[in-house]
Amino acid sequence: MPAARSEQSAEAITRAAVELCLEVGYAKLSVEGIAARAGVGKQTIYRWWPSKGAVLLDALLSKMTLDAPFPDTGDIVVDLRTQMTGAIRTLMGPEVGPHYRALIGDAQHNPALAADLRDRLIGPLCVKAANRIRVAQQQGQIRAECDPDAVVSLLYGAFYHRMLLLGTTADAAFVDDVLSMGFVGLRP
Amino acid sequence: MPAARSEQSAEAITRAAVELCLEVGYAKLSVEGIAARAGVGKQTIYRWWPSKGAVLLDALLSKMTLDAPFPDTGDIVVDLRTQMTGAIRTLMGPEVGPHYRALIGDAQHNPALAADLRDRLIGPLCVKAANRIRVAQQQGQIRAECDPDAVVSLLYGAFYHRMLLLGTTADAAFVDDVLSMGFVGLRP
Amino acid sequence: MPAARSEQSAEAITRAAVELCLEVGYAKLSVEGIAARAGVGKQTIYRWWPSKGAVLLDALLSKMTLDAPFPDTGDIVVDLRTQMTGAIRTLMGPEVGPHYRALIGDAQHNPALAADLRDRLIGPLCVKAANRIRVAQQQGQIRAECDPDAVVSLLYGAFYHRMLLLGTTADAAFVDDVLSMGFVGLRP
Amino acid sequence: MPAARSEQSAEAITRAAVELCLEVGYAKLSVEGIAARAGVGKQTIYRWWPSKGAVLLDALLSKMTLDAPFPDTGDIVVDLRTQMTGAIRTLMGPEVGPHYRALIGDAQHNPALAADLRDRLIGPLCVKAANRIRVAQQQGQIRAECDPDAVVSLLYGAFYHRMLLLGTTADAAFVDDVLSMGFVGLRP
DNA sequence: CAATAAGCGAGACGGTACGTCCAGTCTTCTT
DNA sequence: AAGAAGACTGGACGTACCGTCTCGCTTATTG
Repeated sequence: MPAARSEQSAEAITRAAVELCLEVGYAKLSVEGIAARAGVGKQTIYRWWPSKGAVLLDALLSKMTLDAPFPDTGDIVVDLRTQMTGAIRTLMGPEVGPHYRALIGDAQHNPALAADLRDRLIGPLCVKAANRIRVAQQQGQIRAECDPDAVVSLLYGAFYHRMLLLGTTADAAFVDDVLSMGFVGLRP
Repeated sequence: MPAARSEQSAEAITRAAVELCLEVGYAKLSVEGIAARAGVGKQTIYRWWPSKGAVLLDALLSKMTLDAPFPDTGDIVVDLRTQMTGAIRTLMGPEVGPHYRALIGDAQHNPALAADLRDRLIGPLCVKAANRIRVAQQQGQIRAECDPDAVVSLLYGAFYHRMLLLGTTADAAFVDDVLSMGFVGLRP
Repeated sequence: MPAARSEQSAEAITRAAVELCLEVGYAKLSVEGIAARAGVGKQTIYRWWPSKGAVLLDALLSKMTLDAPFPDTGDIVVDLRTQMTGAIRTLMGPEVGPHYRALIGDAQHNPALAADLRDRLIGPLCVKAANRIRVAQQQGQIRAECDPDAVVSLLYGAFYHRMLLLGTTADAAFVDDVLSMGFVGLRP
Repeated sequence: MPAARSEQSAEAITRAAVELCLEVGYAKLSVEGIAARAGVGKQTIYRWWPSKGAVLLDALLSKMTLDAPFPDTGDIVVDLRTQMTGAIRTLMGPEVGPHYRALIGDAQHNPALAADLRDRLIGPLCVKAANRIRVAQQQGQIRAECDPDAVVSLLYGAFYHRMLLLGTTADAAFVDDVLSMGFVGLRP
């Protein structure tokens, strides 16, 4: 049987990717650069990851706790506020924010990365949120006619609009704004 | 006295960019390729545009009518439905959709392109929408406490969430869903 | 004590080397490729041979009968004709010719292989020929002033000139030409 | 019309190739290394030469005077001695000798280089020698039955046998030996 | 007759170089 | 002056092999 994968190299690679991305930016990040910084052969990267984006995604995922359950206190608005505030702090914070933005950007013209990103990060987040919303509907806290997935797109889309289209960030106040508009409705 | 900019070349360049982008995808699009396809020297491209993204943005803008005023029949919901349906057909349609997605993607790690995109496409669209919302507020059709910009992010964000995060499209029914959720509110 | 060298693997390796060299050419021959073709670990090759050339040389040597004595009928010209014709058929034939040429080529910039090649193939051949020539000198069939090694270079060099410099082969007629020119001399 | 070839770069490239080859040896010579040493992009090498061997061949040819006519004093032996001594000094000397050997070696498994080498260096040399020999035959200095090309292979082959097979050099005394053996003949 | 030491297949590893593509600049000649 | 053509330096791509290094398995003595 063959030699096993070197966890030491894998760690050095993801660490180097994160550091370099912060230093030179995602656009100038290169597999060559990651390998050099990590003290690793390029082949070792290509053996396990298909692209620089995949390396960065792995690095990000290992920094997060994705298996955290969606909060459920019985009050959907409170729970959404809790979760959204946390998600913003993590996904748009200085640690993973820039990398996350860059990955979403790259995914727009890299189908493989897009699939990876959806399967391992965005999809699970959306599913957990949609499920929590379904529960809230059964409890009569959200109108039954609303498609849970559409609710997710409505509430979370506002933040991505800020991040990806306007290039700005969002704070706790914006979370409140979104929840207020979304639950109360825009009508007077 | 200088020779003026050749409109003929400019046209050939933007046309080539759009065609090539559809054929090989934005990631494999290159200034070199555009020049070759357009029968043009590379320098002629670099003289007038800073990057492939800028060329594509120009090409897109010339295909749209951005100076169209936001509809105003006096009923904000009707007007939003009209505008959103049209915007979706244009911005997510097969003609400009893929290019628009790619540009938003590239902008995430290309500040110059991001600025260009915001100044010439996204900004104007948002401003017009926000202004229409302000008018609706004065007419008592939208709660006064709502920040017009936040309203824009809420309503339009839902579509970008679908396009950029989930990689799916949106149809007229989704427009209705979003407007219903947004105006009526999620609460029963 | 340990397991002994696997003759089965050794055979598979030399066989694979010869086959691959014929198929892809010496330049594209690689230790990696030989190992794969032979169904053998790379280490097993590196354990017993220093380079692809050494493997091929071994393969060649095992195909030849080097211990055959130089013919000695008493007539040096007849014996040279016999030996040269045989040598040409072997060393320039389709079986070992291409490999032999490639090895001589590689040896020009690979001192270790050059030494190996000389010690195990070229040297012995030259020595046997020189010895036979010395005998002929004692029998008065060749001028005593001639250095036997120089005679070898003169007579055999003609063939290598054809093979290595001109890239052509030599036939029995050429053997006669060389012997005629060499023994009779060029002068009318 | 396009920019012309940069003679400055070409010079830097051939110079770097020669220097590097002497320093690290032909086997470790690389296009990458030549480019780096010459301060040139790799593409500039690949644009004009197909391989490292071709670069080196060009460098060698530019150092020689190939258009020098074969000497003709009327005495073929004297002329051959003159030419051979000169050829040895050049082709086996410390300046071009190692490179020439390496090129002949590489040519054994690189057909394109072999053709180049023959067309531009070996062929012309052989033709000039064969022509001089033809003249000598007409003057009755060489037997008419001898094929001039075979004479060339006989006389010059001796040197290549020394250089390529035995890895030794040849001196003026060896030239005399070869001419003596060749013209007088080996027979007592 | 178990321990043990080497050979073995497999293949991951840090590296070097390959030959290609493209970026962005510079030069030359044409319009 | 602007344009087409394309050569230039330079950086990165993704691939192929190099020669070394574990792995876990098989085999063959030898204490």
